[in-house]
Amino acid sequence: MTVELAPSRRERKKQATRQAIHEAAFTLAEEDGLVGVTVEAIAARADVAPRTFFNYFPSKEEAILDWDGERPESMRRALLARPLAEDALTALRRVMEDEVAQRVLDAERALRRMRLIRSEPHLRAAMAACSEDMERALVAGVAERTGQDVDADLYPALVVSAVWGAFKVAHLRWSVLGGRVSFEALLASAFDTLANGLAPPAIDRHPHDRPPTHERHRR
Amino acid sequence: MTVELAPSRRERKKQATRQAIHEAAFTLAEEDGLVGVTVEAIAARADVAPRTFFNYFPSKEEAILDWDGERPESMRRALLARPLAEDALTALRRVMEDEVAQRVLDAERALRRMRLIRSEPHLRAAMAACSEDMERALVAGVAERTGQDVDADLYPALVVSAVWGAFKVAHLRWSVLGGRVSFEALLASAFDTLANGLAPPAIDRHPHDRPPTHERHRR
DNA sequence: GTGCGTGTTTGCACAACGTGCAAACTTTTT
DNA sequence: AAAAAGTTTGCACGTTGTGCAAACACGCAC
Repeated sequence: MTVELAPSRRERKKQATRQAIHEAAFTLAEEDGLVGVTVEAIAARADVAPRTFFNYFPSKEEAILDWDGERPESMRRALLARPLAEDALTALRRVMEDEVAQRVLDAERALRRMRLIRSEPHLRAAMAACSEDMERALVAGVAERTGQDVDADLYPALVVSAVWGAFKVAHLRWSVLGGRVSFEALLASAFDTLANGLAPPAIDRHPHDRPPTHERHRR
Repeated sequence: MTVELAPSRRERKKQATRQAIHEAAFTLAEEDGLVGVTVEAIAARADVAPRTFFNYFPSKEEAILDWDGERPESMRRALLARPLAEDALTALRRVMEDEVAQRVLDAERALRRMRLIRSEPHLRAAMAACSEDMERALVAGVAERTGQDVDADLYPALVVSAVWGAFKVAHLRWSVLGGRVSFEALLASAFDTLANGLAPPAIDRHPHDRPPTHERHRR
């Protein structure tokens, strides 16, 4: 639990500026697409000098995404905070469930964001890079939990890859369907399939109509 | 089986130029890093005008990676060429094994390439974007095999995410260890773990010393 | 409040990226 | 041999991203 001591006026102004630039970049990109919007236009709408833009973000893409570089680290900590009795897959599942809860809170925003990212290859690339940072941090966390070596042992990287991939798949599906399905249910279904050894689903066009089963065998 | 009819002189020259530019970009990036090398320098070494560079590649990154945009599509076809009796996981496994065989053929090159990519965030991002294209094509292939809907059903995306992720993990491990482990063995181990429902490995620092077991249960 | 140290914003200059366009050149076709 | 089609190149231009130094705003001590 970190203490939230009152930020100074300076800090508040900086955060406001950052937010203003991000907001300007995001909405302009929604309107005109990535190529249609210039740093100059973003700076103008955020009411700062063009040069100031680069004090906050190294590129348009970063400004639009506004990715928090601390997130991977805090995810790692969240993972380590789970009881050690839980195996890696379960612990990761819990952490991902919390993550889903976060995104659903501001679903409207998250959906707009995803729609924009999906439509812009450069944003997809930038996002993928962030995603990899996330994965690396989670791998470190799992390795720490299981006492394995990040480089020598395959398991931590593998389980994180599968889990984070499942999260991304569920997230994508949720956003493609415009939030009209339960993100939680999608994630649960994905995790069940993973734990199942990725056994092919029964011939059933609507697997979410029935509660997920845990008993199937693979092959 | 596509017919390989003799390429014209024009086509041969174009391929030679493309190769020269790629080679120049790659080696220069190895020597000086992504930021240290300019399009001008690449063009000079490839003995073409700077403007010509952009006739072949839209950016430095693309020139260095020289990613074949047809690959996802050919992978999809390879997947569809597998017997329909195989379930998705098995079919994907076979296709990935063929892919591994390809890379091992020119291991030296593949390892240099990966080392460079790993060391340059911008290349990682570009690579990740290519990777996503690959995934999309494979998802389409799986959906086609299982007769599912790419948007409605989670399974195709999920199994591809897990498998492609496993491939990437194995590939990364292989390259980090400088090819001193068997890529095939890494991949096999990864697939076994996936089919196993990602059960935690036994307390064993060298799981590749014994043949992979198929009988463990999860939890 | 006055003034000082520190951190932020801004303008300016500059190198590099990436693209449209048209002229020069090369290969292919007739 | 000449026309058609495709490729290379130079040029101009807008944009990105960074280093630098001056102007400016804030926080603090007195």
